Amino acid sequence: MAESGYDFVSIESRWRARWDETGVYKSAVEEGRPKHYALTMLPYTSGDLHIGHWYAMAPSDARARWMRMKGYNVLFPIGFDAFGLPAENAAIERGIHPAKWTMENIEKMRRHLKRMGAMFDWDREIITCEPDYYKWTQWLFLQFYRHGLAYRKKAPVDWCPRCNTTLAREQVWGDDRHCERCDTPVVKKDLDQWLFRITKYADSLLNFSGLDWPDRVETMQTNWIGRSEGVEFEMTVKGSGASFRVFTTRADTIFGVTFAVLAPEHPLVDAITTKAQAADVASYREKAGRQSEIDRLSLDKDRDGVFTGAYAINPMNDAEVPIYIADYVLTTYGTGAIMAVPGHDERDFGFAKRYGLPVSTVIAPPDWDGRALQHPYEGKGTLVNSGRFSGTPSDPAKTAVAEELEARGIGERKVNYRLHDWLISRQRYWGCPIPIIYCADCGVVPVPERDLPVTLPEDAEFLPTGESPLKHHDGFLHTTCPVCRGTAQRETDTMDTFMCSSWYQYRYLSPHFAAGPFDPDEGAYWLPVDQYTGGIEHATMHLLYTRFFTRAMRDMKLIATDQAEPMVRLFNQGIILGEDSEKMSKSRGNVVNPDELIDAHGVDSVRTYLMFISRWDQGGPWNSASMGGVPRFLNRVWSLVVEPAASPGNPPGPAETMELRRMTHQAIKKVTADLESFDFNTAVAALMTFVNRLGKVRSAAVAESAAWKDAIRSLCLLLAPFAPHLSEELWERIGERYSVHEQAWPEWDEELARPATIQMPVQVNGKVRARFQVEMDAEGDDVTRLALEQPNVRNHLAGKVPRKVIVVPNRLVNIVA
RNA sequence: GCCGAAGUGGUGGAAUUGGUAGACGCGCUGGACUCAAAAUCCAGUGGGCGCAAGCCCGUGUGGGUUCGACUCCCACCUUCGGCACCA
Repeated sequence: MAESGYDFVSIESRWRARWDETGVYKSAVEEGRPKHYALTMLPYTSGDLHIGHWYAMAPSDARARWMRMKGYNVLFPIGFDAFGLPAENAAIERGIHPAKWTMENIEKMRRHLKRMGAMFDWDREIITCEPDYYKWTQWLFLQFYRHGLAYRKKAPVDWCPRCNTTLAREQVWGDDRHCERCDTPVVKKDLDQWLFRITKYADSLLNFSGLDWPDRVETMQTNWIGRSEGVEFEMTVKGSGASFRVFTTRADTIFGVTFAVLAPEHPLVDAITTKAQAADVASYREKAGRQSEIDRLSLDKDRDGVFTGAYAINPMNDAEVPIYIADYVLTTYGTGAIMAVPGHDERDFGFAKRYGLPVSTVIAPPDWDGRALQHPYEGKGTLVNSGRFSGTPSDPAKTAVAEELEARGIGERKVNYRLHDWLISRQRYWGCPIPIIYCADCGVVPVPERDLPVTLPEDAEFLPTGESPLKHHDGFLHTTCPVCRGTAQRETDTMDTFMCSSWYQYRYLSPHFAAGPFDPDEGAYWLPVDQYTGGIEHATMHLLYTRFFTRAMRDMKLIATDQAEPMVRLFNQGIILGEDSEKMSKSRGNVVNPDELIDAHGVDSVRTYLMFISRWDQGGPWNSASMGGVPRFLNRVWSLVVEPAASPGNPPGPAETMELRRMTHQAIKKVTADLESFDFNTAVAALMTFVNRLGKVRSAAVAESAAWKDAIRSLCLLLAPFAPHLSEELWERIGERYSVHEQAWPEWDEELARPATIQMPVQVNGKVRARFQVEMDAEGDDVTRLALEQPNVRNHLAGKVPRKVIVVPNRLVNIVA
């Protein structure tokens, strides 16, 4: 508790209660009034709301408030991402039901969030684990299924042995391929899984037009999708009818093929391996198969492989080349087989050197002397040693080779993606059940929409066995087939929680709407999201999934056809680190608790300090020691507005009045510009400057003047987005009508904001040697004359005639001697 | 290895995008108030030299372009993110 200053405890609680009573933050459709849908990523219900949540939400709230004062009808909703493994694991550890654990956490978090004094419209709150919400997640699953966007497949999947569940490719991180949530290295497993056909939208997702998103996110998504254009063609195996297809982006190097490589798991391997090589091949395959399950870190980077004994024929020159298997060729990309061109590919080169395979140069580097290359040349160039294509540059050669392969019917141009379909099955309890029934006679049967939601049974044993706990719950598992009425079983896996958060922005529009995922009338008004804010960590997960969802929903006519993108503008805030500059975590013990800070300094101080620390997108370490400046500032605001001036003073003259107006309009201008560009830190600095300047000129007489009153009025308005409670209190105390948050944002007058004079620096040869006071927009000749008159300038010129005088109006003078 | 971001006082960070480097804070020093402390207020605070006027140095390092560079170009160093046998 601060020793002096305003009583933030009572002020803050009083106004929060008043806002609640009067419903100032309820948002409703108002035809004809411009809307602004501001969205902050919904928090996961981990239980504690640490300072990182405040860091994400308080500035988002400040900006939403500002947009509202600018005249927009603002929707700023909040909810909870409530399904997921952490709830289940925590519940297992503590022996509480995940639902109970989650709802208790929500209770806590809601209380904290309300304390923040944000303008969330709590009437629109959503909780993704409530049947009222997940009914529509299931409904959307069914729509995806109907439109061929959801399908089931037995496939090797990434599996987290600790979480005992599958992971989507996006959830496997790092060199050692570890689980996004628990850091355990993942292993492969063969399972029947549900997937979403996100790859259908790969090209569409590469199109970011109409989006105002950070380049960084667009780049990350582009790389994640990993589009590459090339040619896929057939290579036949010598002496057998067999053939395999390879994909290459460098068809121009096809004459340089000296061997071919199949992935160890390639289906053709057994058929083509010769007896002599069979043992080697088998042991290599065994080793490669094991490799995905052993620690990937111990993988040596040297490429190794085994000869199959078979030869493939290069269709362009009929050359016979040996076929190897090697684990540097992946089954999961392209065709699982490659043509190897060691002269022009680093990896193939390394492999060729290791096994003494020939290397030939077929692309001439720009200054090639015709001798054998010591290193593979991966750039473009002119084809050599390439028969009828010799002399052709790379690009046309690619086309020509592709055309020839196409004409002969053994190949075609193809586009490959790094992006895989999104695996959504999870063998866990605490998730949204997949609404599918398996019938021995009818096969895969979607649950009829009228039977939704398929609810989670409350009495399941949710121990992580590696199988879905729902599989062992008879009441859930056994059902009747909706088609033939025979006995049938339910799908027992639940959905990846990213499903729930892929469409939540739509449910906010009408969280209780019963006839669909959202009320189309609300959608027509509010959509799309105008401003989204959240962390960068979701760049290739949530942010990609929700773009996919929106495209699919548009194509399924669930949202307006002109909306390909869910969120027009995105801003990624940085991460707030612990006092030790490390990521905040309970185990490190460096988590900053907002409660203590609020008790000591008040909500408004904590909010404002978070915005003042640094640029919002930069984040940075928390520093309690420097926090005091902000409460001091707010106390100064308080005394400036509320407490009587110490000195009687004189009424302001015309110059002082001008000065008051100038500082007011300069503050409005700066704060406005900074809020527009999310520069909260410099906006707060500008408010501090304003307050400091007002403090300097204040006296009892000055405080009676109209210019002063305007200044104070503007100050309250400018402060409102940052310190909503204090500004509301001050607004009332200066006799204005409730609520400050419903007022129009002040406007500035460019003329009034302009300084009358400036301190003009004079440089001699680029070094500042003098400064003089001059009126704004003074004539260049006058400025030059004054500059040359400065004593220190004369000293430095030492009688020399300036060669050149550069006058930058209202900036500086540089004299070149 | 590839892609991206960033390196500024004791410290968090500013700098109108090529025009006074260090705004605004924190801390520190001195002063006022006080019996004293806390709080508050006032003044100072990049480094060095100087009584002063002023001079020199200074935005990771080294070059360059320019009247003028934290800002642009080239090379390098460091840190942090993302991707990584993608054919």
